[in-house]
Amino acid sequence: MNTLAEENYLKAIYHLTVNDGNASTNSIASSLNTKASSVTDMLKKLADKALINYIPYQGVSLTTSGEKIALGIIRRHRLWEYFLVEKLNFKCDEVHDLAEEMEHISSQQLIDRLDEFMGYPKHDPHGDPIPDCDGNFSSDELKLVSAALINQTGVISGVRDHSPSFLQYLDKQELTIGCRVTVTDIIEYDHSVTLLLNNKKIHISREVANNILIANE
Amino acid sequence: MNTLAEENYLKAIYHLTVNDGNASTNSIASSLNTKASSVTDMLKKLADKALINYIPYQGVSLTTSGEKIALGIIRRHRLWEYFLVEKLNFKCDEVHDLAEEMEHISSQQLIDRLDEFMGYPKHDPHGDPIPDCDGNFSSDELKLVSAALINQTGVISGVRDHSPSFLQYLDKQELTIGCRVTVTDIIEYDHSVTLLLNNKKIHISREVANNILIANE
DNA sequence: TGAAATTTTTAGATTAGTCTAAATTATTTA
DNA sequence: TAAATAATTTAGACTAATCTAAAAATTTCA
Repeated sequence: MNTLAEENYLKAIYHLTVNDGNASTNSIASSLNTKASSVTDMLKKLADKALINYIPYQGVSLTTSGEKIALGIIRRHRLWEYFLVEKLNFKCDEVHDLAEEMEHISSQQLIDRLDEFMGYPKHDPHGDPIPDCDGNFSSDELKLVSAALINQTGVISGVRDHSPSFLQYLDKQELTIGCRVTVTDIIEYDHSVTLLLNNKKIHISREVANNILIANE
Repeated sequence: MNTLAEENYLKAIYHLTVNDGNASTNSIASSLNTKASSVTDMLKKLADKALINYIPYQGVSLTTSGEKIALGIIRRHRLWEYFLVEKLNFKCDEVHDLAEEMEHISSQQLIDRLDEFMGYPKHDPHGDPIPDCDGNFSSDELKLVSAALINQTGVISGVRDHSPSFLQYLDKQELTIGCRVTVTDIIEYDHSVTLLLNNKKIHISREVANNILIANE
């Protein structure tokens, strides 16, 4: 097994590579709030374990096995986020740090059962995709409600605005993660949207529609 | 906050004190699979933090604040065990090591919400009591089904036998944790017991009745 | 293209937690 | 009650992960 520090480095390298196209010593240091010299030390260790490709002064990339581990950590992080929001009623802007701790519990069986318990969600509450146990992402992208057409149906899967006021509003409207909604009308004048939710009609503004992510069923 | 190692020492000291009446350097070492000299080092550190009362060569006891921390860890451990068995369908003999990892996630909010999510269980799947958020144990003791009288009702709260064969048997009979059962008959000849469970009658042997723990409602 | 600026690595130190081996204190028992 | 035995502590060393300061490599661009 890998230490907590090693896991955090692998995850940071993964995210930097995906988001910025490459991971440098300095960028890793700043994303982990540490010093470049510490990063160099750790890179050597990860290279020794064949988890990264590392040539001094030339930057790093994950090997296949390093990426596999990173995807496992991301899977755990996002499943716990989903659990915290969906089952324990946390707001989605409250769960990141907690999931950061929980992601390091490494039992495969635990994670697979948690996944099953929650019905195999495909996206975390922020709308980010949850890799399956082989590290593959679902191919279905999330879509903003504001981009849906009339009569389209989807499952609320995430939000783009994580402000307390927005989340409280959604709560009050019972627009919670996992709900199935159908777009019944789009008002041309102000681009506001009417939704069918549990056989009730709900009217939301363009701004709200622009911050709710839905998945195709 | 305390480190993982510190938490494990506090928990070990708590258990040794409760079970054996006192915690010695050697007993702590053997319960944590470490060496006596390591224990001495840690005892000094815990004493500096005022978590234990420690006089060299004289043994240790927890201070009030040390005990509070230990009870918090035990609360987390037992709540996670309950979660794993009750929600994720683990067998109760599979959950100890996993809970040992999970107990170190220290968010108070997480634990309180988990407690609420599960309906404030009073005992873990082994029948051990779960301290509340102030560190107090419920006063109601668990009782063996074999010790119940006719017409008594209780909630299945734990088992004494953790063998796979026993747990599989219980599963098949749908005698799972959280179920409400009523003793409808006790056969004098072989001390076997008839239970009412979800409006169905179930007949179990004396041996089985002697390994199921129930709580008064 | 070559000096200046930036990035990265090395050297050497620190802390937490652990270890072995030796020394010290407590306990047992002859 | 004084060895002998057992328990505990100290001394000194190791590893993982980090740090600061200095050195080396790479990039930038005048």
